[in-house]
Amino acid sequence: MKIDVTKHLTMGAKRTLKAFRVAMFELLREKDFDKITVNDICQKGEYPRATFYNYFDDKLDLLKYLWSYIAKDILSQLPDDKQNDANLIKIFNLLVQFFHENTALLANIKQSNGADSHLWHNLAGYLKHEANRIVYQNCSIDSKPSIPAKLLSRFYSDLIIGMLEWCLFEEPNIQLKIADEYLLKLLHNDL
Amino acid sequence: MKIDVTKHLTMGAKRTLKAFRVAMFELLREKDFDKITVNDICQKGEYPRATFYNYFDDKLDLLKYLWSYIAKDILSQLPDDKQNDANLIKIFNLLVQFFHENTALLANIKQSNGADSHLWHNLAGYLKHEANRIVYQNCSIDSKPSIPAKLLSRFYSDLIIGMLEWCLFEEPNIQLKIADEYLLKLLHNDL
DNA sequence: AGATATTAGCTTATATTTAGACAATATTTA
DNA sequence: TAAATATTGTCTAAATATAAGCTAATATCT
Repeated sequence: MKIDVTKHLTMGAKRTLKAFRVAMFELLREKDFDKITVNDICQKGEYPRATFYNYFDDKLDLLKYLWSYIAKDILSQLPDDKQNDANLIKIFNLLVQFFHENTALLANIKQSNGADSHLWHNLAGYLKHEANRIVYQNCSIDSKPSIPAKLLSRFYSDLIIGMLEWCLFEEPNIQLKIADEYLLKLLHNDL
Repeated sequence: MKIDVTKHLTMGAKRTLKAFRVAMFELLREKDFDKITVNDICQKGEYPRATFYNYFDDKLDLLKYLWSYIAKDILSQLPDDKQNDANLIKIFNLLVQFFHENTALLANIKQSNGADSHLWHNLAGYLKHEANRIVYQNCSIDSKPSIPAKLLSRFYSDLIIGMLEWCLFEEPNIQLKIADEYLLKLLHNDL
């Protein structure tokens, strides 16, 4: 990334980022990441190439930005009240819902999974990072001294993303209710 | 208008015009034209006020641009083959269809009609102009020497817009098939 | 294999957009 | 009605976008 998206951005910069984000998101429904060219992105986003390179090093750079944005965006729907099991389930369900709503994207990601599975692992990394951040924020409130909070939140987010991966790739037709039950059992070591 | 939209426009200019056009179009579904502020437009379009004034004198200026764009856009769906009655009907039907698909806009226009009816007359003017342009283009091909082509095309476009106005304001529940029949009768002086 | 076309990055001078402040009106509220 | 608030339209220097065009790498075709 050629700019720092955490700093204050002008309206124009936000607009431009959004346009490229949306363009990439739409293109990922339509074709393989490898088949997407910078020209495709610019055409879809209605920006010239020069502008693309003002913001991103290359299309992979944009992809990473998109993943991190999506991760934040999905989980921003969480109420930021105190931590409990219900919230972990909520995080899991938000993630499941996202892929349920974006089946074309998921299909594309799955397909690319054959080669080196870089699309999924890339995205999953950002999802896990964001989930971890949110779990940790809430975790630290009701800090249980028996386990370091960082370790605990990492355990939780790993569990959530693992569960997500299993649902999406191994049991795509599983009922969400059942999945929630499994997740709760794993959380409570109730096997 | 501060710029000439008939000249070549940069990608950015096209993007900006589109954003303001869409913003105004959406706002006209939501509230009265008189209640729409430049700030509303800028917020919806995600552009700063300064940019708005780079393009338009004021919101009425934008409205006129929107009407002319819509008029062109609706009628651009016409096949540009030779003129006949079917094409006149087609023009009429495209216009009816547009308002059928944009009932909120129409309701808003109708409501403003109480005061000084400036919204409808403004829009109708642009629709008539564009219809006339298209009819004339095709008219001149099978030129009938008994009547000047310009007069004839003006007669046709006046008839179409008059018919449209009657359908929208006087008989909003009329069947399109019936309206088409009326139009044909008027065309053929078959009364 | 060799010809042709597309793409990736990058550069630069020019054009456009931007935030924020401003005074002048208009509108709302008390 | 008077004061508070919102809106308009303009202005600037700084930030950004832009077209055009370049080379090298890669893909596609014959």
